[in-house]
Amino acid sequence: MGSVTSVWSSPERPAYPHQALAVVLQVRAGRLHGMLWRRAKDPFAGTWALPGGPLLPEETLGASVGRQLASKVEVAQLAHLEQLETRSDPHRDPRARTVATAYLGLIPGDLDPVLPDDTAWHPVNALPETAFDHGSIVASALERLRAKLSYTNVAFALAPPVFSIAELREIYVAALGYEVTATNLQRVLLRRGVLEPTGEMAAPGRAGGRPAALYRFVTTTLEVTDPFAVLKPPVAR
Amino acid sequence: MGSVTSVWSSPERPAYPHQALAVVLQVRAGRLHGMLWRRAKDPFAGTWALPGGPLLPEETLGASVGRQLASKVEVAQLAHLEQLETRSDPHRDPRARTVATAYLGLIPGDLDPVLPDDTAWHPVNALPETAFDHGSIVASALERLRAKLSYTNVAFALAPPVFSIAELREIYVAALGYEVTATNLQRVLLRRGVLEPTGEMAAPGRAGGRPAALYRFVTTTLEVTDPFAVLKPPVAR
DNA sequence: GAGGTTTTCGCCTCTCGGTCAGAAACCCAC
DNA sequence: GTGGGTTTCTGACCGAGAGGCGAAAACCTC
Repeated sequence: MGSVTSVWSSPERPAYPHQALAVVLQVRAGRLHGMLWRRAKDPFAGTWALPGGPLLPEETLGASVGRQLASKVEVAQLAHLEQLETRSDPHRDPRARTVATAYLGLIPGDLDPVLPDDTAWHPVNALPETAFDHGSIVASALERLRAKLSYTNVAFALAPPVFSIAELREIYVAALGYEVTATNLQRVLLRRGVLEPTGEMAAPGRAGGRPAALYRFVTTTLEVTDPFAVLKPPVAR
Repeated sequence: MGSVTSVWSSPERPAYPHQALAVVLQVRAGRLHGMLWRRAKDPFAGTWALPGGPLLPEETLGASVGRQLASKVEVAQLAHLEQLETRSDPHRDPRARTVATAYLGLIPGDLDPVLPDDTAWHPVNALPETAFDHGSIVASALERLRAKLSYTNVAFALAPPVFSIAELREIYVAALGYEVTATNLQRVLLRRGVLEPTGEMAAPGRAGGRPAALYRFVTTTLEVTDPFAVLKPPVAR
């Protein structure tokens, strides 16, 4: 077993088709949805799969995901894209071995991309039957998103450019799956410097009520906002 | 660009050699070290590279890493192994395209695996010249380790089975790269239920001093101990 | 037994998230 | 325009938890 490496000298090294998959998430009508397309052919005909496809010879995985998604959504609508994990079970595709690298993509709530006929949004807490290992990949994506909502500013990729605290709260609740109070959300995100007031006000709803102040995210690129609760580096004073 | 998928029907789908790499870390003499081997041949002859090798046809990536490492360390010494990320730059290897999936492996500080002649430990803050993109992969590994030290019990994989708080503090300091007080470390890890006293005492050093109480990690599998600082789910009371 | 060393323990402070109640600002109906 | 309903905003209080410090405990050597 020691020098197994030398058995496979460069020319005859085994190779595998590699695909890039994307878990694209969006908050729609107060619920977190994932984008899936319905497989017409076997295997798994009739079940729902993640968008994705083969890695091309001159492409990085990141570029590949972008290209795959181009047929589903306008790529510019993806406010955030990050690599999740790589699945390598030799039998994850019953036809032949493939290796798949999954990405997490987020779309702001104010957009509504036109999807192809076979593609649709599904609430993540009520997914239809999924193909291959795609169900567990979605689960990984959710875990990642939920964790990052707490210690980064990822929410910028789910929120419209400008919003009230109440609207932002809805997004957090939908994505996290549990209640969050507007008071806390506002204070925490403001103190961390994640949010800033635009100075403008939203028009009050038809039922009245005090008009909400509008906010925006200070940055629209991923930033870690809390260097992890415990065992922080000593604060210089 | 829309149906590019169909261009590559199953048989002629492009394929790439895939390799599994490992960033193996250990605290040695109060400093965090990474395991590297010195390349004898071009490209990058004379520079240092991460252990790794080709993914075989019937193997998962996780199994592959284990197999590659078998020639370096005894696999059972790896107390923790997790997937990091997948690198896909078409030109990361100047000879031919390869895709590489990196893993993070941790070895407890009380072990001293016998390494092959071309392989050695290097302090992570003073790495020699590295091959390919391996330098930046090590950087990713460090980032991941440091983050997880704060909100999980990963330290079990760097610590000996039994240790005093002072010893554990050394490990944290080495891995994190900044000072941590023993008082805090003890209190935090005890409250979180990560550590438990063994009831035994360490023999005092040659200079005397109060004998230290010995502790162990409650579990030796990865567990998240702090469900992220902010925006926690409401605590049921 | 005195002095030096190392660990442990208790106390204090400060920050921060969670909660709540009341004030503010708006609508609509009468 | 006045009152009731609705929504948002603000401030105050509370408790948990982390950081820091100093004293006490337990051991050594001389």
